[in-house]
Amino acid sequence: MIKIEPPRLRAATDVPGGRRKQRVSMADVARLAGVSSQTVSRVANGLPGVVETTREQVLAAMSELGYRPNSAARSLRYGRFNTIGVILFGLSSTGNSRTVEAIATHAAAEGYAITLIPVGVPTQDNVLGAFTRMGELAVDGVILIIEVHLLDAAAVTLPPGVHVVVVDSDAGDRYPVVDTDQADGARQAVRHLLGLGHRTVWHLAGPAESFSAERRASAWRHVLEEAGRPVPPLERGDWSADSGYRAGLRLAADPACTAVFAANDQMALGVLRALHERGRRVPADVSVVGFDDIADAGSYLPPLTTVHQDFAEVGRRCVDALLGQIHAGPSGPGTDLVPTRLVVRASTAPPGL
Amino acid sequence: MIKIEPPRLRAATDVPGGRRKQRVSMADVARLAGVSSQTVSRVANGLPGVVETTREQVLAAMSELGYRPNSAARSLRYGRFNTIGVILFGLSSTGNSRTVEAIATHAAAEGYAITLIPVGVPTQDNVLGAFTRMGELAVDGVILIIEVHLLDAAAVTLPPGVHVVVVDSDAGDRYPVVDTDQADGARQAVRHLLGLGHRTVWHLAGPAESFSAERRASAWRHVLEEAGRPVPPLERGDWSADSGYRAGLRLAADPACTAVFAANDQMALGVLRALHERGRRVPADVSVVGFDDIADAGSYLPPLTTVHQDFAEVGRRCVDALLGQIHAGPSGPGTDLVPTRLVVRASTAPPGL
DNA sequence: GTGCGTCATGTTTACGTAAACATGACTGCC
DNA sequence: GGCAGTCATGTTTACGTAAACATGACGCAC
Repeated sequence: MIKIEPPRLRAATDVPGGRRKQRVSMADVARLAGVSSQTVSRVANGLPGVVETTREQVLAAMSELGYRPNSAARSLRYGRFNTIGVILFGLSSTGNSRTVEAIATHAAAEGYAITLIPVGVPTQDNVLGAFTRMGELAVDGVILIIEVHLLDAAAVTLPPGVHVVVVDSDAGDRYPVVDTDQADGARQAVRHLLGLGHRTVWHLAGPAESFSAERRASAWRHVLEEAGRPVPPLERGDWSADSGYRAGLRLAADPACTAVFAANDQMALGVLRALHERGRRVPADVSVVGFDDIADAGSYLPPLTTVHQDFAEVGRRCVDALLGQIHAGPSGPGTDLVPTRLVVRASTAPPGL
Repeated sequence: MIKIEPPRLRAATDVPGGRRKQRVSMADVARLAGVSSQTVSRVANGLPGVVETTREQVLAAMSELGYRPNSAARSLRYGRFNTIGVILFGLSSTGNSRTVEAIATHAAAEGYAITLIPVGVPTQDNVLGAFTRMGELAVDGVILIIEVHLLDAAAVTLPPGVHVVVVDSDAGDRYPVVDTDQADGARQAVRHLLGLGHRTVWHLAGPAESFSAERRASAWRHVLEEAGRPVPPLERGDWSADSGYRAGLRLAADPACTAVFAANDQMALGVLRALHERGRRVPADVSVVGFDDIADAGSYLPPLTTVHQDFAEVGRRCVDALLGQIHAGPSGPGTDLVPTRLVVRASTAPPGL
């Protein structure tokens, strides 16, 4: 590592020949165009007060040197990064990845980039680590797609002054929350099955740590109680088709079970498989409803009746809410629910058909 | 917008009371701790040359003020952002989202954040726009999960000096490419079916614009030709289960068709449904193989024989390759293939079983 | 006891940008 | 023809950080 020449004296003129300069700055463009860097700045930002001929010279110099603005310097100057951080556990679930996609798309339309901060295994340490990292990250605000109670458990508070929107959580009393209307979706599913004439509905819930799983389960229970129907024992899965299959085998063994509401489509898929293997026909013997309406749900055997979630809308509202905070100042807590819609396909029918 | 006090004179002492200062800087911490900001910097970076008592004072001041380093200033200083950009079309495909997740996780482990740059509809304009945006973005390198020929069509070149790794493309002659070994996966699938005794194998390909679809299709054709088998007409879908269903209906109508290799699992799902509806049993009448081995594939009816892709490994290698470039300088083009593995489940069997 | 090295800490400067202010040329009006 | 006003352009400065260099106190060896 030899350093002979005094730094920065002939740097710009050096560029073409010797070791190339890392990056082209406004000063380089200014030098080539024979103007001041401030004029370059004006051209770069489309500000008025630059005569046409000068502007053209500057533009020519820019493209000759391949000038690109340095966003770090910009951010430093403006105190904003034009970036949104998204903290999440993983993209493996359809819901998460579709929400993130919507967030990214909508944020891009608003001139914001998004930075992904994955928390591998949802341990307290990892959540803590993600938050620490996030604190140092170049973001103007954060969208949390994460179970907030883990946040509580980790006794972490968000750094003060960080704008936050939470997805899929019960933190509506502390943060702005955007979520699918889990309860209403579940109600629609259960009422649909009861409306078909089923005496009651079994429920295959997601993991107890999941807020949305709990919300769906409690709505299910509530509808049954309200209708004066017996509440069958709760089955639990982990969102995976495999866990749905295992639960499905148990449900298939109970001849009284004629209607199943699975907390997501993948578990419903597993249930369909288990019922099929046990010789119970869907929907003739057992009706099955899912939740999410993932792209494949219409191709299951039989095509699945399920609750449609508008992930794109959730993502859009998250971004809007966060940008609102960033531009107009912090907003209070509250929950913004995106409606769901039951999509009836071929996996449900009156009992004993 | 009233501005009375001269900026920056009493700013630090003002903080607790009046309009709060945007952000705590090293200077603020230094003031409170009664040291220079350089000493704060040393403490923040764990550098030696700070006596224990001083260090403690600084740390105390940091936590009292809630100091967080400003990454924009850091980036400006170092000329690096510790961020990787990922340009992609969407997260809707399982492959993309799993690859991105792996990239994010692995990058985080290496101290890098990732910034998502979605290109909505893959038009030339949009690709161009994404590249422009990316050029201004605070990233040290870019991973392209995108069909590179679109890049060519848009006549875009990556800004010089931007480090790049491409996924799923034939650009191995120009860029470093990391990809699943598409061809070998397809070969395994077709040979498995031939090995079971099928006379030939039908193929349901992905869209012609997709490089991996083309690669799988050409491997399929090659294996058949090599084995001297007839090459049935190619069916095409768009990766969706629906398109698989439509193609499946056509295939079901041909009694000669006893073995289908679908270019992904979702289309295979559609094929299964079509065959089922047309009364053709799987695998007794028709064998079906997919590609990807998505989480649900084992729960299809019947559980799907498919080619397993190691998305996590692809993501990991992308990050490694990119960080290698960033730290050790540009590396030449070339293709790094991640092996695939056939997972045999219940959707394949000898013909006429 | 003089001198030099060591070490904690402070001061200066540069990173790239853009707001704020300064300058100087030209225009138009009386 | 002189003066104010307008407008293009240049100069200074600050954003927060950290490398490079500077300072000054102390200790130890001769």
